[in-house]
Amino acid sequence: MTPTIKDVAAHAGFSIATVSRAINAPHTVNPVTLDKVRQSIDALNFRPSPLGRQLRGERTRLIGVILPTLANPVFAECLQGIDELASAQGYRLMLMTTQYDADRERHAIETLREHRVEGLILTVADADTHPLLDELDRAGLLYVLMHNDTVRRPSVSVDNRLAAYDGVRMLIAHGHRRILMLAGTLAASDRARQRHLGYSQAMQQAGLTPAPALEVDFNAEELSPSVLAHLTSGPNRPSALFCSNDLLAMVVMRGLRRARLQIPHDMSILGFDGLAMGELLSPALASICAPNRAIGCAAWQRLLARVTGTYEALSETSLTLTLPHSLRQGATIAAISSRDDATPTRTSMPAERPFA
Amino acid sequence: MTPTIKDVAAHAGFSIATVSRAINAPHTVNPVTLDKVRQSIDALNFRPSPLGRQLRGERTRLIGVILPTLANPVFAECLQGIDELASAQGYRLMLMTTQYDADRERHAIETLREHRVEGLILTVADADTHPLLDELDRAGLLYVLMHNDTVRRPSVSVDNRLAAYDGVRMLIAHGHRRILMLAGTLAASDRARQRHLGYSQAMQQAGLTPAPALEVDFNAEELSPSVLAHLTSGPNRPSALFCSNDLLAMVVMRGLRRARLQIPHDMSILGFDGLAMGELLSPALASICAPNRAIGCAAWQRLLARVTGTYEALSETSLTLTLPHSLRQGATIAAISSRDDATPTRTSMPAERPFA
DNA sequence: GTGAAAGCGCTAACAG
DNA sequence: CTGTTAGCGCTTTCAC
Repeated sequence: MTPTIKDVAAHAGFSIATVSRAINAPHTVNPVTLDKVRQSIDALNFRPSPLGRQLRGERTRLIGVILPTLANPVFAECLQGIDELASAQGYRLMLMTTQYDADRERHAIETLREHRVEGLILTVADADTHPLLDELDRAGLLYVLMHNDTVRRPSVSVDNRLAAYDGVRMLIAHGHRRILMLAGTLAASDRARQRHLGYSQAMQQAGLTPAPALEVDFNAEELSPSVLAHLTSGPNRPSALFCSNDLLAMVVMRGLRRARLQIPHDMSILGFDGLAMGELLSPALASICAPNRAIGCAAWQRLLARVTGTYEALSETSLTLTLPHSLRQGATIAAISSRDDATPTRTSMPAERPFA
Repeated sequence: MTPTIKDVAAHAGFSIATVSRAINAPHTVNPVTLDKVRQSIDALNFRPSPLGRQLRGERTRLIGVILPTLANPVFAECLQGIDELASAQGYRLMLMTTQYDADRERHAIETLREHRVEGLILTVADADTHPLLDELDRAGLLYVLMHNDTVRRPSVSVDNRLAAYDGVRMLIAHGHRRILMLAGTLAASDRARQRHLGYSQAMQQAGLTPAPALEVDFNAEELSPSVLAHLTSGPNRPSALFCSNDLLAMVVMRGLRRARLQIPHDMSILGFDGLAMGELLSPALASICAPNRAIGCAAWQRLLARVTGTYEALSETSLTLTLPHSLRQGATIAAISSRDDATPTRTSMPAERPFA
């Protein structure tokens, strides 16, 4: 069906070796021959199969990418970054998603190893304690983590602790004192922990008492009554929420709105991720931004450096690369009056805050 | 480095043939031998390389996926659908994105063919006139299109014309008469054409005059002054916008808001795609929903049927599969008073419409 | 029940 | 400059 190098050789009247050379080292073959071979290649529409090459022990130029999900644009954005560089540099990506499921993670890694990927770019729930990563280390398969917050393994991410710290300090600067952190049900991730740590530090430094992260079911249509109660009732109800990611923030915003709370008047919201989408919301979502695409790009570059051995040049740099985060202002955060006892109201709409 | 079948054979004290059989046809080998071989496999952590298998003319179990971009969740959702089924059925995906660029499309197809993918799932700008697809037909490489609206080629999509028709009729039923369709700058896609056709038909049927689609630059930070003028000034300014996709709708909403228009009071908005994200907006985006994940799943199933030859059983069914669309109500659409000359106002905020 | 050997598409010595 | 040949990891006859 698909023509092989043999077909080309026959068609051109030369040996397969000459055809191979014509492809891989054109300067070593007689121009006339070269021309004939090329014509045959065109005529048959021949494309050398990477299989043969790979089998010869050549590099597969295949990189595996393992992501929790594509439903969260954070990962889609990373993937875009990777894909951009990879395809420009002649590598192919093999993609698998895991939904944070350990079995699927294992399966993905095995599958990709079978395919002899030269390296792996991945995001896992918890990098420090992940047994599969130890296995990779043992097996000598190169990998770079994205977003995982660990110093023990090669990774690219923002400083989650510091980023959360900065964000929560900003909330405090806006006069908020009762600030609660919300996390998804998969709160056990390394970055969620770091974010909570940053939150706690910012609170403590301001003389405030941090609370444990409140877990919220991401996928539920509505906020659960118990969560809603936490957020809306009692004298200690929070005036601001720090959500461990933007998708969560959006779900929470919807829930609060359905409960007739107004944002930011009744509740300020700060997200984490900096999804482009958030800017399109109304009010626009304030968020701690990670440069997702850049994280993908950087992960790619680091992996490639290691794969091609250029890594030595980098080897003095640390295992982990920390990219700068930024705070995105947004109308979901309001300054709070010093009079701290304001209760939820729905009598008047706040003026919509214009964009800076 | 990675152990081969030879290593296993040596370790187990049998020939590679026996090892191969132990893996692929366990019942044909002596139980005792089988056991030894398996122990060696475990000991060496051997995984058969798909390369060897593929080279032997076996199926590669590799499917290529070509998508315009992952920045639009529509495609990420499709990909999720594909990935789900594919990985469950032991296939791998090789992903390439094109940004709708013809060169990149060509490159992607070539690359994937080189890798001997068994089939292709893809979305292109315009399927009817796409020369590369003709090439695929000639080459006998199986493929299924997603979202492309054509009867000439294997595809899975909604009925874009009918969907747009339904949506615009809904706007008309809400009392709108000056309805404009907005399209991205890549308006030349087959589905954009079908959507405009549906829009036109709905308009005409109601005795209204359809206008050409207004092109809007998706990526610009702000709506261009000329576009804004179209939307906001003059006695014939539209009261409702039908946006050819949700992302565009969101960008337009932001632009209108910055121009101090209130949605839906000053302008109703209807999107297309049914992005989950849209429901989290405020007001929630009304949209014509395509079952993106299901489209991905269906495309996978059709491709697999063709690849495995099961296709014959399906061959009586048509080339194209049309999945049902649905209308998602949302607060971005307001009923319009019969008094049709209302001008934009910013004196009072509309009461926020509660969720249904 | 097991082994020897051929061959898949290709590259890389090594000859000529 | 070109051809011959071996071998990459594996499956699959065909003998034994």
